[in-house]
Amino acid sequence: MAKGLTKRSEDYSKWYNELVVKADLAENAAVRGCMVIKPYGYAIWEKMQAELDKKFKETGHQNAYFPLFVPKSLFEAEEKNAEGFAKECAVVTHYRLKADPDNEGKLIADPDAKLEEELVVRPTSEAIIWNTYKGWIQSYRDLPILVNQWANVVRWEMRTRLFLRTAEFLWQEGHTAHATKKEALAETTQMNQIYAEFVQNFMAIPVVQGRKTESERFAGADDTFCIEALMQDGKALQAGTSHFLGQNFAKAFDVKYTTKEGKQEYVWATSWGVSTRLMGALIMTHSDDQGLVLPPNLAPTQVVIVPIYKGEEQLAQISEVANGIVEELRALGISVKFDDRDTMRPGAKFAEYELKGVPLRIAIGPKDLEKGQVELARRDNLTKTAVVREGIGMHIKDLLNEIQEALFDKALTYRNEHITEVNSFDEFKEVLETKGGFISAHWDGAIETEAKIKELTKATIRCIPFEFKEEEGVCVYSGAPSKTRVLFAKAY
RNA sequence: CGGGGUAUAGCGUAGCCCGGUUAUCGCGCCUGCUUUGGGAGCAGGAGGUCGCAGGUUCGAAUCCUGCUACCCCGACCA
Repeated sequence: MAKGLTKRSEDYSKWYNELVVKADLAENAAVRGCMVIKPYGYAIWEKMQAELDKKFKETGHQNAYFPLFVPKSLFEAEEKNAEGFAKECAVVTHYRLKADPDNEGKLIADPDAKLEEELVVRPTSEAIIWNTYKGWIQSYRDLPILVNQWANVVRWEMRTRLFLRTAEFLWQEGHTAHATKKEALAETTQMNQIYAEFVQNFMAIPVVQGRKTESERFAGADDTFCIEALMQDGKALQAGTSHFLGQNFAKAFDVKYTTKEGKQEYVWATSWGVSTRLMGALIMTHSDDQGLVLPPNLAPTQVVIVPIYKGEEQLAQISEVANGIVEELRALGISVKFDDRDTMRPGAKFAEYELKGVPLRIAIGPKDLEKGQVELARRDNLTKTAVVREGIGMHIKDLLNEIQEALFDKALTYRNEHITEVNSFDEFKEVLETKGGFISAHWDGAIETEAKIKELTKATIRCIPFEFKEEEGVCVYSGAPSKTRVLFAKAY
């Protein structure tokens, strides 16, 4: 396991800083726990955005944008949602600053510019969006509304953790409105499925799809589906959620439509989101002691070419070969960079690209020129092989696919090895302490039992998996009868 | 908000207990030469409100008081 990646956030920041992001903390508490996403990190986020956006469009969704500020009265409307998020809301109270009469050169919020109604900085956008949807929906002909928004949100957690729980983060949130419960449920399932496919196929992170228990459910939802991933340290990470909101928001904001039969009905809703937290998952799933390991599908640069040379003449010869390869790869849709900087030695470049997780490295030196070959080094398993120059494009294309699969397989093997079935509470605690990972155990379905187990072990029910075998059993804690196993884990 | 800790150059640090030359070392940075198949070597150089404000003292990075910020653990967290 990568040292420092999964132990303490003190160590995390060292990695993150070097790799993709700097948590540029300001001198005051106001921006505590915010992060700066550096260009390299942002390039990864853009790739994720592009792929997700494509999937959303393919399934009929459109992008839109809603305000950052939510008037408090709107925020209050859906009680459970408001209650769930109330403790972590940043609130705007003034709209103007003025010079501090008691403190030269300083500013204070102008007491004469106090807002009549406070504005909540969105921790999520259901409230303001449903307030808007009210004006968009009158008839069944207006439905469904399938909208997604790429945005930032703010959640003022007492304790932040870089990438996994920053005060401000980027995400997408889909908000859909439907005529029927069945249709809304289908949408909830579909989006969870899209997340699972994206995270597995694109990010090479295996996930378990399932349903949250009542206590872990989204505030204001009737049902929450999720994808749960397992990090290299044996802790679980919620990687995405899709909520069936029932008619809760429609009722809170009085959003009704007229049916074909002329009856008034409340609208059914879903919402779903994934965030920059996925970048944390990426790092914590694949990285090793050498640094980041990026799946080829996500790598901003898939291939880097490093020349090894003495003198300008040699560099010219190598450049000719390298540029040929660059052209060949680009024609195949592979992103490639020829790094001919003369300010760094080859070894330093090797280390740098390993740190950045570039999936494939090509080294070309005088020896290679003689033999008509190049050296290929894989980031995922750090192996090096000599391959002939001729036809290298297709070879690399195949190799990138192979790396993508290898990363997923490796993570999947690890994940599967860390799902442990237990049948007693002693065993439960033992596995949790010594091995970690997911624990598959019978649960009696009671909130109290779940809370007690959390209190005693810090493990929570990550999800009730969609795929399970019918199995009679007894609850690992209470001994009450149970029909299915659920997944417990310590989580981020 | 409770418990613990930290604050010295861009980064990481020594010095603090027991006050006393020009604040230590490494990385990084700049210049020059030599180098280049796994993080180059040598030489020279730049860079500091020692977190902030007071106090004690002939003298404070060092002792005292207050403040601020950050980190860790906990509480909190779809």
